[in-house]
Amino acid sequence: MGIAERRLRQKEEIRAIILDTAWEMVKKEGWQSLSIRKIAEAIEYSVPVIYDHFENKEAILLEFTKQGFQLLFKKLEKAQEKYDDPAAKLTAIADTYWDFAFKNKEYYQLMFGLGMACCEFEATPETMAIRKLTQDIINELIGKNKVNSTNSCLKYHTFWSVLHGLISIKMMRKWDVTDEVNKLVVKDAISGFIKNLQN
Amino acid sequence: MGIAERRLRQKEEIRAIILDTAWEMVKKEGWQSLSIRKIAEAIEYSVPVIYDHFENKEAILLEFTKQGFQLLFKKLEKAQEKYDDPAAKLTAIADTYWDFAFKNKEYYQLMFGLGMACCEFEATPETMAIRKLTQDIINELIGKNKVNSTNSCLKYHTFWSVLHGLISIKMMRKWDVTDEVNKLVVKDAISGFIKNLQN
DNA sequence: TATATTTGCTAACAGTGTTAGGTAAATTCA
DNA sequence: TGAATTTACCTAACACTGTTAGCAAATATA
Repeated sequence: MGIAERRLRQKEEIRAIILDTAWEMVKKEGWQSLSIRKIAEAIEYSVPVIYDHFENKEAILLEFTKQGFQLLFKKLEKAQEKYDDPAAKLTAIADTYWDFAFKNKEYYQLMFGLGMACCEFEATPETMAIRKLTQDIINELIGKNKVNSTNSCLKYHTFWSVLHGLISIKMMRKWDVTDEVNKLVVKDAISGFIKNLQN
Repeated sequence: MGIAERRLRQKEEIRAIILDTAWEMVKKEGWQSLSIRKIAEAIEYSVPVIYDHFENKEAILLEFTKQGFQLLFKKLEKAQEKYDDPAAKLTAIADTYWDFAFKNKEYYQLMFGLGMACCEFEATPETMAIRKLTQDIINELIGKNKVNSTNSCLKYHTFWSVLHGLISIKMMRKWDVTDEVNKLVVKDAISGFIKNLQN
């Protein structure tokens, strides 16, 4: 009997509509302002209907996280296929990853838990003090003959990003390696960075 | 007349109590569950009193952000002072930065907007697919004679962290450089990483 | 002492996620 | 077909958020 099938299909349909609608709202107004009630109103159903399809709000977000990683994987796979040389492959992956992040900010922010309440941080006296301290040291390492503002700024950003990247990934996940390995990763990354500055 | 002064002092005091109490709550239960009402209850004042000291909740968070950056700066400055060699200085800064992040998770998360709603992400099929794709390429670059699981895992994490660090810093700030410079930073960082793999 | 100011409260508004309980329609079974 | 059962859906509530208007009491000033 096709009745059960039709019901399943209809249920699937509403689920898809919920996701589509939610996604549109996120693109328009960001994750912070996505609410179950607004979704319900947009799809012209009452609130509890949404709970027939998702256990809670987090389940909806999780669905998008999964979508995000799937999309990213597809793009990375395709990008890398075009090359034979592993160095070229890796560069292509990096490029594609970067593009994905900025062309799909909504996905990326969700996937990596970016964008808490308060902080779209600006240049305050506090952050500038840290920047100056670090940048002066990096300039010394680059060497007086090769220092220029572009280069210096670039290397500072790289240094900081390596550190912050390592930390934020470590901080946001459970399934992780030991503290010793983590420390090794930093040491390795930073020593590599310093070597690269000097050549 | 000292009355006005005493009043100012008392006002300052309540402000400090609000911050202290809020900080304790955050250490116990994280940022997500910090609320104005809970603070009010804890300090045994009514809710609107808090608004006499802070414009809104975000202002409280901003205060902590500032504190965080000040503390971080102090630690970095001290750490770097112990060395003369700039390479040693920079290493000390990286080490100290790392320690700060994990000994003061609450600060760090707030300072860099980490920890949105849903994601303490785990190893899903989607993320593992990406990991395998990337790690295989990195292994090739390391060279068959030098590959081992520690090394491979380490380099994978470094690669990903560099990328994610660059992206997440770029994504969370307004006062930023042009897209071209950003792309330069990635290219530079990744080519440095690759060079480092091969030597 | 009378007036003005500050202080702190209650109570509300508007929003959030989530769920209990009831009704009416659709489907199944006798 | 008619009764029983399941399903779909909604209203209304609960327990929370941040924020603010308006009022009463304590304090300081004239």
